[in-house]
Amino acid sequence: MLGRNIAKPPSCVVENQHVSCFDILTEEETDIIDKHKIDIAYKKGEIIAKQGSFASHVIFLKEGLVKVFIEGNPKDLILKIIPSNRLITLSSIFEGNTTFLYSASTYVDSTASLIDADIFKQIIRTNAQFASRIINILNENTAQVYGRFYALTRKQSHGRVADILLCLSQRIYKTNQFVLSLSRNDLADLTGLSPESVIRILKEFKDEKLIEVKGKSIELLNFKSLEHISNYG
Amino acid sequence: MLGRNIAKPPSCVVENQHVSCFDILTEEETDIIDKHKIDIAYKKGEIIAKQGSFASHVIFLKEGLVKVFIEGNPKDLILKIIPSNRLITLSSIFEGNTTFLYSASTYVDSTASLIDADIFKQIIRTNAQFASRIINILNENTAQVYGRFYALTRKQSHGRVADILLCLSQRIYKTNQFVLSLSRNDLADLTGLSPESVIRILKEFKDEKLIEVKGKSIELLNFKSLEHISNYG
DNA sequence: CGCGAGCTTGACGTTGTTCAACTAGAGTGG
DNA sequence: CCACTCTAGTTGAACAACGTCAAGCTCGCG
Repeated sequence: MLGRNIAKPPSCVVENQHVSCFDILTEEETDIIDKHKIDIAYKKGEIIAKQGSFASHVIFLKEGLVKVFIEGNPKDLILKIIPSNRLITLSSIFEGNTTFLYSASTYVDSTASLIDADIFKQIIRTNAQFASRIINILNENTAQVYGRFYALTRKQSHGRVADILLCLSQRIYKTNQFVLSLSRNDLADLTGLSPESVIRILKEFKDEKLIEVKGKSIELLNFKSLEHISNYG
Repeated sequence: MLGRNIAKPPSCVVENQHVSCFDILTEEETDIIDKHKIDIAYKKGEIIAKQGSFASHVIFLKEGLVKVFIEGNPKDLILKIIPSNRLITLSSIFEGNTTFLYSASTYVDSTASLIDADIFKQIIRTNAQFASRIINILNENTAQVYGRFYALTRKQSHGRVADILLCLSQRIYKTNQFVLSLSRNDLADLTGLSPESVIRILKEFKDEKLIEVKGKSIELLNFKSLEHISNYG
């Protein structure tokens, strides 16, 4: 702590989106979007957007839980987790780009609306209020990914695991005690660690009475310590 | 290479921006911006935007070379390098956010225009074409940072050093042989490694005749091999 | 009761950091 | 012109953090 006192970027995998965008469309624009969208139901584990394929749609997740990730050799990188009522693939929609920058797949059964990308772009080009909202959403998203970027490159394993536990508790399940719908492998992907390392760290936290673990059930016992580990671990 | 054949995200620290935005403003809007901007000259190493401080301006880098980085304990994380004629701090400008998400400082003497953020936002809210351009710029930026995110979390040290060498050569100096204006320490920051590791890897590359190093002068001798290392190292 | 996927544990190896020492070159003052 | 110093660069050895591998465990489910 040698004189440095910087506000840490938030390092959660789920952003806390404040801005909506569709509610300011005109009736006409809403109609156009409705005419050019399809609702699809996805099963758990299905791919809803494939990195490298034609970025033909903006995807609005109506219900479910989705991970957005970069596919690579040999391991993927999870950029973020998306809960209900959020837009996905927004940032693949720009001039000169034709393909999805990343993949998205479902953690649980989900439903999504696929909105034609050209129609979406058209509305952006004519409705400045809408475009402004989109910019806000993009920037909130950017802020969140930057925080995660920092966490995965600069924090050590304990800090990252603490991050995820706090994030799951606060942003997804919204309670101290929850039954995890993710596997240990998913946790490993989220923290950028091996499954074994995640398990070992969970065990350490358990031994230190910071959390209680029983299979898929996790309870956070000591927020203060976890936050400290998240900040300085 | 077990059946996986995914297009790798580009992993350069400098984006290849295709879109400009100011040229589509009306005369009136251009006047307003001109009235609410200040040009400032910065010396090498100076901070032009400070993480956590009030995000009062959008910064346009007229001339120079700037790094954009997240400050943290104990080490910073360089998000990107910005050459001339680019906007900085765009993504700090959104509703509900009042402070810069990151810092920016100059590698060399630079000049920049500080544009009032409220005026900038105002124009976004009224000129959809302009807003659309901004969205494009933001998304190009996002694509670039994602590539870097992948590189720093998933590639090993040799791959990352090869990345930086290729990037410097292709995007900044635009020649095989150049005199580096960055220190070994800067290279370490860019690759997320310790200075010692960077030096060791440069030496290995030199021993393998992939590059020639003489102090600050670097020459790339074998692009193919470097690209291979970048992709699979 | 038995099977299998996910989970857990321990031993071991690799990668990259840390620390300390040493070197080279640039600026400074006698 | 020569110490002196200061910083960046370089090297080697010890160390820590994580990953890998292999084996064993657990629990739901047929």
